[in-house]
Amino acid sequence: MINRKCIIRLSRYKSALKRLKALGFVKVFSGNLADAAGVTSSQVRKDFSLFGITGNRRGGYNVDELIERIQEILGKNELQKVVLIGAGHIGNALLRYKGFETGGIKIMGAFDIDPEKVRSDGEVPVLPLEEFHEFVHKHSIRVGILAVPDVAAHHVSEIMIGAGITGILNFAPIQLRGAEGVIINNINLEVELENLIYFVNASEKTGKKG
Amino acid sequence: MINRKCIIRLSRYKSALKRLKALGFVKVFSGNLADAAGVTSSQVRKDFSLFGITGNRRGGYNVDELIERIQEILGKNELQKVVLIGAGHIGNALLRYKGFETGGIKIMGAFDIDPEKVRSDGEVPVLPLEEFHEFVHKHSIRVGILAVPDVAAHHVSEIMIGAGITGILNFAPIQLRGAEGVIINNINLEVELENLIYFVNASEKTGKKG
DNA sequence: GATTAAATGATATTTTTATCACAACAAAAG
DNA sequence: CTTTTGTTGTGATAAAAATATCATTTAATC
Repeated sequence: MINRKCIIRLSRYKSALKRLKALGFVKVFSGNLADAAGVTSSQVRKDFSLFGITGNRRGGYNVDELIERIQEILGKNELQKVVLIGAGHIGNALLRYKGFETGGIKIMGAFDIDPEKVRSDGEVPVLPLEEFHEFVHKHSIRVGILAVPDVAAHHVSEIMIGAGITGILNFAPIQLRGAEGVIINNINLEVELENLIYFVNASEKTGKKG
Repeated sequence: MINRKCIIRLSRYKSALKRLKALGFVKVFSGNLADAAGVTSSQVRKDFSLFGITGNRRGGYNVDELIERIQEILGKNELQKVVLIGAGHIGNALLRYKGFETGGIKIMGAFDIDPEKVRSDGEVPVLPLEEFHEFVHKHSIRVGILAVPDVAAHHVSEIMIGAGITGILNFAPIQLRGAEGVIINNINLEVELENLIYFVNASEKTGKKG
């Protein structure tokens, strides 16, 4: 019942709530959240009921409580430690991305096979790949970001899984197959752009939004 | 009937086909493609039927023809020109990302509001934001990548739409609302990681894959 | 050339996901 | 204290998506 799309909506509700809070909202109704997140109010309430989130009949939901509750569900009330393999362009961009830290996610260390990329002077150390296994165990890390070239991706994913990683966010443009008990979330930039281009071309032909 | 998920699968079939071609395959069956793309054979044939792609009964599909046909559908037989706003860390990583060019997508120019980021010595020029409108018109560009900080995202999206962009790939961590006739594809890195973390935590508790 | 085997393509079925509709309830008003 | 108003929470309903089924057709074999 609780699936990926549902959790993604939960994340969106959270963002929307933070914006509403910044605007001074103290309580919200399902309709407000629905508008802010681009769904229906029924959807919001249904999602909440799945997670046992309850509000006050006629009184809506308390913004602070709701944010707290969603963060709790998303596991964001404690710092989520992750690790990164591949300190190339995308890897480096992710290392410097500020959005993670404000969201309670901390990249503890980065790893690369290229000795030239290794450095410990930055905010996050870039270490040689040999130290990966030990590092992951020492910090009890379960989630890793994979940002290596496609040819290395499969091999590196096996290293990650071998070290005890059970969730991989994969930026390499190949579809990694999830081993038993390992969750893989593939982000394929080319596919995303291709997709967009298709619908833009399609709407140019038909003159309407696809 | 033809929706986002369907086009994404089409992209995946294309990647799979290219791999199969590299392995020497001349023809494939729906089952082969299904395995390679991680779906069922029925799904493959269903998708194909939506686009009028036909094969040979008992003979499967010719790999070259199939790739050609899919590329045609995805509009990839001609170079797809795109533009980028925001030459920060993520923007720069995208500029240097090789996967686009091999896939028939070319970032024609990048734009930034910060004069220090402007440079025309690279492979792709980074230009001041003032030149955006003219550039987009000159090159008849319809698709843009948005990689600016969240506070600027909405404003920049309006600049893009004002210049005639009808498809935006948004990396800013806010949910941009699609104006009439404008298609927006949001990639929210934090949401993706959050999602992964949720399912990893959930599977640790229950001991099974979420 | 007839027969057999195997994959397609169309249709039917199942499963999943989202929406609707309304009873239950709490706050506000009278 | 009673009535009205308006929102939640959820079971029922509808829509959409994925999967299974199977007749049809075609390549390969004999």
